[in-house]
Amino acid sequence: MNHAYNTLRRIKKSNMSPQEHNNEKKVKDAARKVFHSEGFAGSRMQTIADEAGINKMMLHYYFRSKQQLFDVIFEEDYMTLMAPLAKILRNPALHVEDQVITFSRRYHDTMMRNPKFPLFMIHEFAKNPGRILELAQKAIPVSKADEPDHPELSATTFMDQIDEGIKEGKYNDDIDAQSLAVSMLGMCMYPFTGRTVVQTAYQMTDEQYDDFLEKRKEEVIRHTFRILMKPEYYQNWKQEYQKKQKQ
Amino acid sequence: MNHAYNTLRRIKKSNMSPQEHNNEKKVKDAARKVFHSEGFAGSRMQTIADEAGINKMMLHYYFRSKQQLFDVIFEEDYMTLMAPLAKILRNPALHVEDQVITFSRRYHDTMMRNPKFPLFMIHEFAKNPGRILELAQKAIPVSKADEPDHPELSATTFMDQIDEGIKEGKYNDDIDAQSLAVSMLGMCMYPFTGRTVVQTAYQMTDEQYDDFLEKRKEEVIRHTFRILMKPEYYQNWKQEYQKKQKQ
DNA sequence: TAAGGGTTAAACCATATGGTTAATCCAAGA
DNA sequence: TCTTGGATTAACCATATGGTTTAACCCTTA
Repeated sequence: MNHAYNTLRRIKKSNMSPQEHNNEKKVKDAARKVFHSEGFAGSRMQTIADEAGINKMMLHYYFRSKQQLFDVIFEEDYMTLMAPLAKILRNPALHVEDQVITFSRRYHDTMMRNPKFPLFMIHEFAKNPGRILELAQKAIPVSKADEPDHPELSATTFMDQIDEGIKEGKYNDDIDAQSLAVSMLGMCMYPFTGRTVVQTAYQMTDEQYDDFLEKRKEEVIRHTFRILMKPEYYQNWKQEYQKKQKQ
Repeated sequence: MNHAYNTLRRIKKSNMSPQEHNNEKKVKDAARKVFHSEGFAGSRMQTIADEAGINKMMLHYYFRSKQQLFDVIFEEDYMTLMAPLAKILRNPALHVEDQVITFSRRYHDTMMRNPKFPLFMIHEFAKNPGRILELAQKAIPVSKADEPDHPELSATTFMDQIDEGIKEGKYNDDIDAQSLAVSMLGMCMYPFTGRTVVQTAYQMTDEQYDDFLEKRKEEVIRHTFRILMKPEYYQNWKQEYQKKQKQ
C-alpha cells in the first residue's frame, strides 16, 4: 500500500479486520468525492467524515493529515484514470490513428464515470506543477521484463508517427503534431470541465448532456482526423470505419 | 458603480478623494490576482491585503465581505473578458467564418493577458452554475436603441449560420454545429487551463510556450475550418487568407 | 482654527478548522 | 474468563481566518 502512516501497523498485524478494509475504502471514496467537487482548499475534513459516515478522527487515524489523504487520492486517481490514457499516446505498437480512436473512447468512458475529475486534476496540477513530472515518472513501469531498457527513449511517439505520416503523404503537411495533440485533448476535456457552461448555453437536461458526451466519443475522432488527414485519405478511412461500425 | 456598500457613501459626498479611487483599484487588482490563482476557497483576505500593500480593514471598508469582493471581481471579469467573446458568436452581422476568426484571435489576445482567468472562471462556474445564466443575461444590452426588441430571438446565431452553410454545400454535411462550437472552445481554452501540463510534457520554457500560444491563435482557426469546410472550399479559403496575410 | 466627515491602522473577537488526547469498545488469543 | 491491542468515539486544543471595534488621522470648509 502507498501511505506510510498505517503501514507500520499493518506490518505488525499482518491481517486486518474486515472493518478496517471497509472503513479505509469508505474514507477514500468519500474523500475522492469531496475533493473532486470542492478541490483541496475548499474541502473540509468534517465534510469528508460526514460523507463517509464515520468519525473525523478516523481520517487522521488512517491518513494522518488532510495533505496526506489528498496525496493518496490524487496519486491513486492519476494512476488509475490518467496514466492509462497517457500510455495510449506513448504506445509504439499502436498506430497513430488507433491511438486517437482508443484515446478518445477511453477518455470519454473514463470521465463519464468520473465527470468532475478533469477539472479537479487540471486545477490541482495548475497549483502544483511539480507534481506533474513526479507522477508521470512514477507511472512509467520500471519492470524490465515488460518494456525495453529505455522505453521513454525508444518508443515511437504520437508526434513522431504523425511526422512520418506527413512524409508518406497521408496527412496534411501544414499541421503541427504538438498543436494537433493539444487540440485533441482540448476537444476531449472541455465538455467535462465546462459542462455547466455548455449545458446552460444549450439548455440541455442531464440526460441530453450525457447523450451529447456519448456522441462526442466518436465526434472527437472525426474532428481530429479531419484536421490530420488529407481529404481523400479521410474519406477512405471513414468508409472503412463505417463498414466496421455496422458489423 | 456596481457594489452597494460604499455607493451610499458616494451619493452623499458626490466627490471622492483621489486616494479612494486609487485604493479601490489597488484592492481590486490585488483581489483579481489572488482569486485568479487561488480560487475563492483558496484565497485569504490577508493575502489580498498584503498583495495590495494596504491594511486588511480596507478590504472590508470598500467591499464589506470576501463574498462581495469576489462577486464584484467575478462580474467585472465576466463583463470585460467573457461577454465580448460571447457576443462575437451571437453577432448576426458577422459571417460564421468571420466569427471563428475574430473569436480565436480575441480569445487568445484576451487570455494571454489574463492567463489564469480561463481556469478560474470555469472552476467558479462549475461550483456555482446559477451564476452563468445570471451573468449572461446581465451582459445582454437592454438599451433598445442598440438592438432589436428581442435580440436573443431574432439574432442569427453561430449554429444557425452553420446549418445554412451545410445546405449551401460549403460545409461538411456530417458535422453537428453544437459539437463544432464545443470543439472550437476546447481548442481555445485547453492551452490556458492545461498550461502546466502541456508545458511540462513538451518541456517548453515560458517564452517557448508564449510563442506556442501566439501560433495557436491562427492554428485554431485552421483546425476549426478543416472540420467545418468541405476540402475544396477550405483550400479556396486558405489561398484567399494567405493572400490577405501577406498584405 | 475648530468641526466634521471620510480614511486608515492596530487590536480585538467569534468561529471554523485541522489536528490531538484520552478514554472506551470489542474481538482474538491465552 | 481475563488480557491484550487495535479500532472507535467524544471532548478538547491551537491556530487561522473572516469580520469588527476603537481610536487616531487627515483634509476640507465654515
